[in-house]
Amino acid sequence: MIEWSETKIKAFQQTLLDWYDHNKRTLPWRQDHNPYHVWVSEIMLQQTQVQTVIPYYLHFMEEFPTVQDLADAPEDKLMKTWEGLGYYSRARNLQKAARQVVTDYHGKWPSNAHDLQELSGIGPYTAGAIASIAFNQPVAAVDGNAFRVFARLLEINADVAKPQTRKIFEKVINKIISKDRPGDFNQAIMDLGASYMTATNFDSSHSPVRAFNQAFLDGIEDQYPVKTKKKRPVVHDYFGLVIRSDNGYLFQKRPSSGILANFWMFPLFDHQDLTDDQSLSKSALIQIVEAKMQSDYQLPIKLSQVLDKPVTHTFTHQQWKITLLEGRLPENVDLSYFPGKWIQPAVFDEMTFSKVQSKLWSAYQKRPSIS
DNA sequence: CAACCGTGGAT
DNA sequence: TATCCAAGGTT
Repeated sequence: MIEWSETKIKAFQQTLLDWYDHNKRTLPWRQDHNPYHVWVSEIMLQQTQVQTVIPYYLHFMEEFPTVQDLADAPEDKLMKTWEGLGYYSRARNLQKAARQVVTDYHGKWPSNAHDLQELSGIGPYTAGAIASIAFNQPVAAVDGNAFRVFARLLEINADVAKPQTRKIFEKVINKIISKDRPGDFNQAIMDLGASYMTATNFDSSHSPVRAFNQAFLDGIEDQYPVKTKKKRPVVHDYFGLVIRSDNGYLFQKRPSSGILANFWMFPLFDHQDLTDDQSLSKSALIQIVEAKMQSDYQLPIKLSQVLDKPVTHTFTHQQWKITLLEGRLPENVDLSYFPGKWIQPAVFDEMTFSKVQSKLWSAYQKRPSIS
């Protein structure tokens, strides 16, 4: 890692902020410095691209214009507003924090990074972002952009995938950040990271800070940031049950913790949970599911495969391959042993579905007709 | 600390 | 298709 003199730091600040003043992106959450606006946008932007967030942000502000509106919101309306954005605990933490602000802080936001981190869903990055943008506090906001930009500028060799590395970057950036315009400085770094200093296809030769980019000057920019690779997602094979009656389709509520917590979905059966025997044929596996529906839930069901190929969906750490099975039950069947309910397709639009459930429904509707 | 938590876009 | 990346936080 190289170090900058006080003179060089001043020159960098000037160059960066001059560029930002003339080239900053026009974004809905940049119209003012209202902490509620800054906060909601920062939560939505966690691990999510700007162009994805924009329509969600605009809709969210129509539904919940103030922190009080968010605190008072019914959960189903909140989740419906978040539908499709992913990482759904962000939405639940958002409302938790809104209630913290309204009750614990009587509507007056904490204005420094330390206190902001006490709110649900606000970690070191988001605390720094809100403190600097909304409250003009001179603190670093170390996100993926800051890692990438400063790793290249200063040839920082620490592995950005390791949690402890954040401290190194915070220390460096807190020295370089503009004390007069910390919010603009942090946002300028992000705009830089989203334009000339992207992860791939970067264009450093035209960057406004190319003269400060040591890795570029040394021709080794592709070596930064240093980051160890992630593990591959674990594959899960499931049967997805599309069970119909005159009361609608059978849905099951997912557990209150873990992936897609509390979402309603078609019932899923993990092949691994059915048997350890890898040699069983698919028809034998289907018979096991039928037997399980009978013994565990008192539901007499005959199932048959709907599509040749499974519906696949990849999360960050899991890949699901779901083979769809369909069946029918009489409307007066006793559902009291099954942890689920009938839902009519007419109300699907009012529910919050995960992407994978939407895929299952879509694939099922496109099934070959039985003529 | 390492593992977990969604989705869409780019390559 | 597989992999990585995108304004990270929680456990």
